Amino acid sequence: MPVRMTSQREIILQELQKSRQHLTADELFRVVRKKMPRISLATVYRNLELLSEAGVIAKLEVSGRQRHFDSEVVGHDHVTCVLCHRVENVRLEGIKEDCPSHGVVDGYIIKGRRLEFFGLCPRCQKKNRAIKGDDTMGCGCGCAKKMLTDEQKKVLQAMADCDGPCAAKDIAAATGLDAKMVSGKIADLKKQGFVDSPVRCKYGITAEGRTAMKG
Amino acid sequence: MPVRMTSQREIILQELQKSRQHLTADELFRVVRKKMPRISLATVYRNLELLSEAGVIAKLEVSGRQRHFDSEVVGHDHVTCVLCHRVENVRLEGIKEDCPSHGVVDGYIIKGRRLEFFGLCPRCQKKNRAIKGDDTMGCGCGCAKKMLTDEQKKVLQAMADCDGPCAAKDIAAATGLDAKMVSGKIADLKKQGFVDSPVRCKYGITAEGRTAMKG
DNA sequence: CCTTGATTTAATAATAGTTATCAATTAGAT
DNA sequence: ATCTAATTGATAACTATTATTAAATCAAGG
Repeated sequence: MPVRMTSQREIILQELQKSRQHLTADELFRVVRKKMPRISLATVYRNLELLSEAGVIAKLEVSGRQRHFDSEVVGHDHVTCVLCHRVENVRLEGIKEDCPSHGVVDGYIIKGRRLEFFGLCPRCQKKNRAIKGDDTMGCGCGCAKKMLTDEQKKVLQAMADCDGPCAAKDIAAATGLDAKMVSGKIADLKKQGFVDSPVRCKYGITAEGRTAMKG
Repeated sequence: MPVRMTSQREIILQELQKSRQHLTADELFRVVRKKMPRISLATVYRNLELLSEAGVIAKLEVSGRQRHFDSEVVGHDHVTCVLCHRVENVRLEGIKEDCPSHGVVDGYIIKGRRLEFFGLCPRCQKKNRAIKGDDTMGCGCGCAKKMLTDEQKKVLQAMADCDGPCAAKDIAAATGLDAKMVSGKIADLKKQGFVDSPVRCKYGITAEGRTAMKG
């Protein structure tokens, strides 16, 4: 049962190695499709599975819905961006020695350990300075929702209540908040995708905004 | 929009708290159904989501296909059994201080960190002394497949080749292995679920055995 | 060069886990 | 007790992944 090096397999491996990120099957599919438009998603999955079983690439077991793959096989830890879910390697000298990766813990025979960091990647730091609250570990993970302030919630609520796009001053009147502050909040909310502006100077709540409001 | 305390919600929370484990929605569903047979799986999912958003319970983002929930909300690390996938808390004094949970790493602003251990739980240690190899971290995770020895593979192959249940001596003849050794291997494989015995003293390969053989 | 037999592929169906939908029910305020 | 929005059970839909299958591709012999 020889393993053939098909052009599909080659491109998949190539693109994964080229990308310094830890792509999901779907992300890789989109990249590969540019060079080979007729390739099937199933082929990407199949080959990622095959390559990881062969030890050529690593199937990461990081948290989250989708599986990520890594062209670097040797064990290392990861940092995940809580906003964009990008996964990257992290190499912390000193940590490895401090954190035991073998031995017995609570009756378990430890075969290995993995250290996952959660934070904001440089790109998201720039994009989103508005993030408030640091309960990001509240649920035992780093993927807490973007918290809305009470004012932001009020603004969104007012938008949800009035049907159709409404002006900032209407919101100010409805919420009883200062008009200038409302404008600022709207700008922030727009940046986060919770508010859009279908008409110039008129604003409305987005579907994303509605779901954010529930939390 | 008040939150009501329904009997379903109460039982779900109660059972999760009662169990010292980190149950999946499905596991919890099975437990709860004993007390409330008409409850829907969707209700369990809905309430786990709601309770975790309210911060009453924690939605664990440990690796794997299914999501686990924890009645203990404060951040802590976990150990996962590589065989039965049981997830338990782990409290290692000293570790927390050694592993930074805030600060800046590789440009990321770290909001939190989680340490995942992989190993064998006490129960699986007893059940499965036959585990060979310690490449459990080979794929960057701890969930490597149970490795089969060459002899075990031969036995499985022979079973796969002959249709219908076959006796140990047939396997011995087909593989050229010692009959006594074959009996031992079959017992091991049966314990691992790769072989079953539809008829007394006759054995066959299971679906699980077939997939294990491919690896 | 052409057949043979195996691997691999694209397309698609199937599956597992989870989430959304919706009519009927129910908790909790009035 | 009445009313109303929250919640439920049942089930459809959805997402990520895996399995199936007929056709395409390849390696090696004749």
